[in-house]
Amino acid sequence: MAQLKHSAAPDSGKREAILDAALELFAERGFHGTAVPLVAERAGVGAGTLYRYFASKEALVNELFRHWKGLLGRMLLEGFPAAATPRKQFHEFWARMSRFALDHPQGFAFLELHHHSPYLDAESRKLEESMLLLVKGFVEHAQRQQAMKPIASELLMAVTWGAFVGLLKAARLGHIQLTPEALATTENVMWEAIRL
Amino acid sequence: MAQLKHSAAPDSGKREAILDAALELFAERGFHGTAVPLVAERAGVGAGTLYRYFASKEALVNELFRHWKGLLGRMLLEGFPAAATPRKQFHEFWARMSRFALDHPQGFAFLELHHHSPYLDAESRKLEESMLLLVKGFVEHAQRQQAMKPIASELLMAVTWGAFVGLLKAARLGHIQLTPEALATTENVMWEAIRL
DNA sequence: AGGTCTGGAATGAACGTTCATTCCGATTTC
DNA sequence: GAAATCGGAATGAACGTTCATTCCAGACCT
Repeated sequence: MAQLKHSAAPDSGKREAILDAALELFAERGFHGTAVPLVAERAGVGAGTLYRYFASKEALVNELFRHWKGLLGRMLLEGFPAAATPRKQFHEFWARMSRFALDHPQGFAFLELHHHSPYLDAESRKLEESMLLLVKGFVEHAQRQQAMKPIASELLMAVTWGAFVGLLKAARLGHIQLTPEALATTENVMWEAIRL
Repeated sequence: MAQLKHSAAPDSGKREAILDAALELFAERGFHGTAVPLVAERAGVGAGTLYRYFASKEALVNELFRHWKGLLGRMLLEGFPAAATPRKQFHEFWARMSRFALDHPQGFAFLELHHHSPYLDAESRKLEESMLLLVKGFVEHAQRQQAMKPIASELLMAVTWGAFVGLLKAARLGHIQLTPEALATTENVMWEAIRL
């Protein structure tokens, strides 16, 4: 045992509750559109308590960003079939993105909304940069195998990522339904776009 | 001359200056992130003057939205070759979007950022809806001519629009340069995606 | 064991600041 | 000179943040 800490009741899920509440509100109303006391209220804690866990509103949004960007990164890269054909890799990429967006719609919306915001700090930006570089590696590998169009990889990535985001946005607005068929169809559509 | 309005000191471009300043700031920092007195200062007018031209901050953002959405709509539709082949129509669409985005980068960023925001009023939303319906008409026309993939038109529109937005975002972040070649290349890429 | 003490965790009222908006004397226009 | 506009100080509400206080789970007594 030897537990000699004489603390009253550390945490008990409050930190998580604050992060959850902040995710919902930031994703819905944006950073500046969300008042800190509202986050605290939705998390079921006092306004002051929030500042026991996060140094500032900015620190909160950065921690949230890193949490979700990290999860997305791990979901994309963990066990990614590095040796598969480019077509199979693209399928895997699209499927994993879809899984993330379906499982965590607010996480996805939050990441998209806060992408490159001025209040993100250097570490948050570095995370983003490193993920982009990894994807770029796969794209250029596919190009060397003559499986993807030999145009600037940044162009292919921008168009593909944009298409996926557009899909999710349309779903959020109710213009389409995010069925497995819709996701499979658009996967094929975008493969046709970038394949050689 | 012949100005017969019975006002003592008419405008002199202040209204325009306010709209220009608001466009810059809203596009860069968002609605909630932009303070009204800052808009006034950048416009070179007093804070009170702004309220002589716009009833509120919300009224200002809505007017701005309608102004730019309207211009985009006119640029897309005026003299659009309704009888041309779908491929030619797609080229025209992509070219006109590009022209708008290159000529008015802040207008484009503003529209994208404030797309379906809670502070947009019913009239602003109706403008958006009506433009979507028009594009939908062209897509379904192309599908009936067996020139585009026979999948839900909303899916094709979401993916195409998303790709274009992704392109512009990548350019804004410095990942790519928006050269005529890049725009032509991506036009072809996205046509491959949606063509039958 | 039961009672008391203790110290970090939690709180929400209160603070200084910043916001959107208003007001009014100065200025401009005809 | 009358009328209307203009600008920026003034205003009250709302913001992010702090802090004096309360709370309570264990430590320490007896």
